[in-house]
Amino acid sequence: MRQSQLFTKTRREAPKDEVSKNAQLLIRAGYINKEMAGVYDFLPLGLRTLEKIIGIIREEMNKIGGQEILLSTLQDSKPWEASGRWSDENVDVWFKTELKSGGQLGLAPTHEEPLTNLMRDHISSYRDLPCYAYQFQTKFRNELRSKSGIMRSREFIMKDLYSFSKSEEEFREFYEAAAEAYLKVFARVGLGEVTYRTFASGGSFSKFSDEFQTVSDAGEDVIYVHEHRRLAVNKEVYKDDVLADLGMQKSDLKEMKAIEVGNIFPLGTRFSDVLGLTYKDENGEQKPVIMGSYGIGPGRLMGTIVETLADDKGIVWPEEVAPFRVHVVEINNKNDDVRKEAQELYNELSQAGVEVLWDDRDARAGEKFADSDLMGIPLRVVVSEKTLAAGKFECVERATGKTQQLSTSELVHHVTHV
RNA sequence: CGGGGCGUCGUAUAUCGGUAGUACGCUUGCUUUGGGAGCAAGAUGGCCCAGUUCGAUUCUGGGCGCCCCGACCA
Repeated sequence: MRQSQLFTKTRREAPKDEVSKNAQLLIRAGYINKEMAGVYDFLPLGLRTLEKIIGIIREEMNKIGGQEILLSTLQDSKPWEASGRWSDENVDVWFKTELKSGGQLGLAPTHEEPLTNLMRDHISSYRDLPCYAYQFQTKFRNELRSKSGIMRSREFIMKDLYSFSKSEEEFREFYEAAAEAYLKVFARVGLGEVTYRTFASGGSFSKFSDEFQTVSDAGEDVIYVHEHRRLAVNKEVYKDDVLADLGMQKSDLKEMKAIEVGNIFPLGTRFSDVLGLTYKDENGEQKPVIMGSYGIGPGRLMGTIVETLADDKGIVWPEEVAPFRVHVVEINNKNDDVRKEAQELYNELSQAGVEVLWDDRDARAGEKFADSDLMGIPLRVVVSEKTLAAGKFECVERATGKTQQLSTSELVHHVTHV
């Protein structure tokens, strides 16, 4: 698309009320808008990136048998009362409201209860299992203190998957498949090198769970990394007996700050028991369904990518999550030849299926380059009097600064065959 | 929830108990065109409510909002 049509503008300075790198850069580059504390809007560039991240997660969830659904945000209190999670003493992040006709409602902070409840209508036999359902859905959590930009907000999109299995073995098999899928997601969004499957507490659900932690100074968690095994242990379970169980020595572990980008939990029969989700096995015996839950916050993941990969000039997107693949930057567009050449290049790339942002604004080179660096599109292609004279475009990789002179056909080949 | 800080054009900042300035952005014109240009002319601001005062953006109280540290984080 033409950058002159993009309604967002870049800013030279970050708003003073944002301290976190992710929010500062995403706001400056026009990806997000802050609505209020802990509540952010996604603007055209930000939505494109968010959708890319969601697309990657969706592909990986589908590969392991996930079926996509969309549950409601508004929640009836009953299933939550059954699980004991309606009361504010047990769950302190509820946003609650009421119907005009009377009766309390809640804005869902998670979806174990409604989905377990719903599954009672669909699961009754061993033939109905296993079953895996997931969604990308907006959660509301009334955090006492939201912080760190889009990393911990009060309204956010979460991918939550729930597994329903016949037995502990069947559950474990899927649990491991989900863990593998998670690692693929983090690798695809460019965080593979710095993200570790991390042994952690299970909170109120179970004894243990697995987190996926991305090493970053902006992180809220402290983990102990076993680099050789590509595993880590959360500080909350960093104890002698746990380490012995995992076969780890303290001397092999390195303490690091990290961002929790995903978390998977064995739920056992915690919810199926209280909500009565059972099935009949081959012998006609009634048994509770074994469950698990699996979460990733695409917005938090987006923030983590910015925190982890940005440099002093701005955002650096990995190809799979960038809002556009190529940033065509024309310089001195009062020159008709430059304008024409840029238009032709834009058409060629677009026809080849390449997503292009074309900076067709009447602005000077310095401003355009600075904006381009800030926005972080992977490949910048400069069109100017210089490149016209040379007969080739100047192509600069955002991440590395590597520069190549390419003709139109070489460029099309370069971005469509990598 | 405990503690600390802050609220001035769109953004970032300065000043002051006596008509609020600068930079960037914006509007108009001319020049300029490979790393956030120059000249000229313009528009735009004191979070809200009270109190003190001849006079409050400034002082006091309350409200609302925002940030940071801690606690919490299914």
